Amino acid sequence: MTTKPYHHGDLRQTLLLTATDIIAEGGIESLSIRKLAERAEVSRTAPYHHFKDKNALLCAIAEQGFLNQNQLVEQAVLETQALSPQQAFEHYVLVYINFAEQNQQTYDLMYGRDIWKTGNASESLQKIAYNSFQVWLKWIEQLQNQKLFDQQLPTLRIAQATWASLHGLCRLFIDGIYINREDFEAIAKTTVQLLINQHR
Amino acid sequence: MTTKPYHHGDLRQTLLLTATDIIAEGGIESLSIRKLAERAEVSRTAPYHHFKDKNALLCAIAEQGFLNQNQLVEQAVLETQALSPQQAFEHYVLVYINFAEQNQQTYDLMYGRDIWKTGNASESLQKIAYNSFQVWLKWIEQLQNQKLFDQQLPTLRIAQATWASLHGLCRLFIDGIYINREDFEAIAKTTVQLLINQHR
DNA sequence: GAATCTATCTAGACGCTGTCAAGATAGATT
DNA sequence: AATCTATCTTGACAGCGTCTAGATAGATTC
Repeated sequence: MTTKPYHHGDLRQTLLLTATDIIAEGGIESLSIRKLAERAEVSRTAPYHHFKDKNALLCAIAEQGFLNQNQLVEQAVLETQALSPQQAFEHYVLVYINFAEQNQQTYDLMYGRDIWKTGNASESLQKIAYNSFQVWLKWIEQLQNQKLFDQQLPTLRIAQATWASLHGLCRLFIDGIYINREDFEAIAKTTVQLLINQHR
Repeated sequence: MTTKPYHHGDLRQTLLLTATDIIAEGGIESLSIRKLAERAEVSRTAPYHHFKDKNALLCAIAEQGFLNQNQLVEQAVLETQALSPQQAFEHYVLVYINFAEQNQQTYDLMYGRDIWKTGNASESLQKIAYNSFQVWLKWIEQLQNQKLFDQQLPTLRIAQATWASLHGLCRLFIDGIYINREDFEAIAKTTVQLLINQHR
């Protein structure tokens, strides 16, 4: 009796969620508009009424990824209130790499060539990514003031360099170059040890 | 009078060189077997007599990339003979990021998801990549012995962590997240400063 | 020198992809 | 009741990787 209505009702959201599922299952490569439409039980071209093209869809997924990551990371900062700068930094790093590990494909999309290389990032995605880095920058500034990093070095450079290190580690794991989860964490801890100005 | 002969003569090499050109021009995404064949003036399926599939072609290109990089890097080590450990390390890093910048698309291929993620790397490529890391490991060991890195930390972990940092920086540049060449170098130098055990 | 073998190349076809154009549907607005 | 507009569908096109079957010609064998 309840036949499928002509208008889906909330196709945009359905597409976003389904696409995220597909990506989580088989990586970005495995996401095609046609498969996505099929899973959502609409025609091949229906998604184009909600996203300009495939790139716009990818940007929307990445955007949601940034929202999720920001939320996690902000909570991580709160948790470090009682910790020493060293411990706080390490905690943050571990939360970060944990997000990357749990959301490998989304992370790949968020910080990957597909979106950023050829200026494909949507305006809103650019904004949200910029904001995320600003949060990181503030956090590094705070740690620098607590003498965790050399006071002489420009805060911006420290923020860029430390994030690049962190990101590189995540990439090696996600891209399948470092594959062991335990090593991943051990290397992260070593990276922290090397980066912070800790004289033992 | 000189019509094109049925047998090309050295198609494999031609394909490798042409493919490298295409990639350098428009990135990995822009390389298709069909376009490659067209440029080499052979039929669509001719490349399949020299490479099992597209993946095998990509591996062969990456392999050549490793050979080129190894050569550059080995020379860089020789150049550091007279330098202090700090200067030597920085020099090495600058040579490394310079290679990444000059060969962005090849670097992307060499260390990217396309090849490594799903176990696509050919056996010979795996071997050559492994050897490259071993060279890096030896070099780090040497620097650690010269007190550039904490003696307490395992050499392997230091090598992994420092390389991850270096790689992360290159990735951010190649993927289009950091785009300014001067910043790239400045961040690299900051990374070096942070990583080495330098008490000023 | 003739016959055979084998590496190399081509043409055709299949199923996949992103997306454009034209038309159908139905809820919302006038 | 008539019109507008957002949403959805079918058909089509060019491009992709690669499988199959067949053509070519240089090398090897007798």
